Amino acid sequence: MPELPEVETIVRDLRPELAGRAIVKAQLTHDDVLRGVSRRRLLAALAGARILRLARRAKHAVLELDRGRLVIQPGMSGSLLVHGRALTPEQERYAVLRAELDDGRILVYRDVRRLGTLLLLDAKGWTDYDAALGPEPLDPGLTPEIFAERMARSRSAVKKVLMDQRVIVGVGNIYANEALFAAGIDPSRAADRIDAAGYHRLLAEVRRILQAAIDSKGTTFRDYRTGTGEPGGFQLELMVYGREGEPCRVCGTRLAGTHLIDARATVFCHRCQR
DNA sequence: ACGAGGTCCTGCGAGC
DNA sequence: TGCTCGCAGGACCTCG
Repeated sequence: MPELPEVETIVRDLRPELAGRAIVKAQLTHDDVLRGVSRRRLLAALAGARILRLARRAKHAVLELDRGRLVIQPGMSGSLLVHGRALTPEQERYAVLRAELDDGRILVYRDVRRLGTLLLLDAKGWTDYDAALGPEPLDPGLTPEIFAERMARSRSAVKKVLMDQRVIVGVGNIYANEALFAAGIDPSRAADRIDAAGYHRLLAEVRRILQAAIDSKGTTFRDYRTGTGEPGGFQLELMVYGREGEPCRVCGTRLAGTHLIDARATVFCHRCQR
């Protein structure tokens, strides 16, 4: 579910709640979310750990501890919440990781589908992990020239490349659809056949849309909730995602839909996107 | 290097 | 009403 704006929202909501706290003990209900770490090692590392800060990198929430980093990839249905009171049975059911804090509250990683993953990385592991990810779209240091150069290395459909976290991070299916519409680019166009002006527009639209989505606290279709448990609001501003068959908000043309690109739902306007 | 297709997992809405 | 089917915001893998 969560793309960059959703994870950014969660991190902003929870950062003040977690900074300086310590984890008293932790519980894990399913091992299948773990990557490269055993249940035993994860729980041992969390118990007694001090939380230095909560950060975001790409679509991941990074809990920086005094003994390494817990990287949380929420996948399609993961979310992070701090509970001040006992969990309801429904919350209990989907709480994959539970970390009891030293102020009595409980940090919960909730994941209904459990396609999300948890990694525990030391300094070297984090450096390597971070280096394999592309640049942050909202980083002012990412120029349109660098963006265009990275994108145009591939002959794949531009939408697929835009969602490739090695090329640029944070953009998933919803915001890829929206940004390509706003930039007037056909999502099936080969990435190496888009000119400098096209990539200039695309980067500008990616940034504008991600920022607007952050301002609205993310896009909620079903599972996603902010760090305070509220739905986001950006679904009200979507121009194409989820609107297949409906009229284009710009020109009125019936919006087209396909699953041919990367087997993901793609919605676009034949007239506005070339 | 690329596209196609499958995998992980559960819930929900559509359609019969 | 109750069932099956297809689909869902992500990331990773193999195969040809």
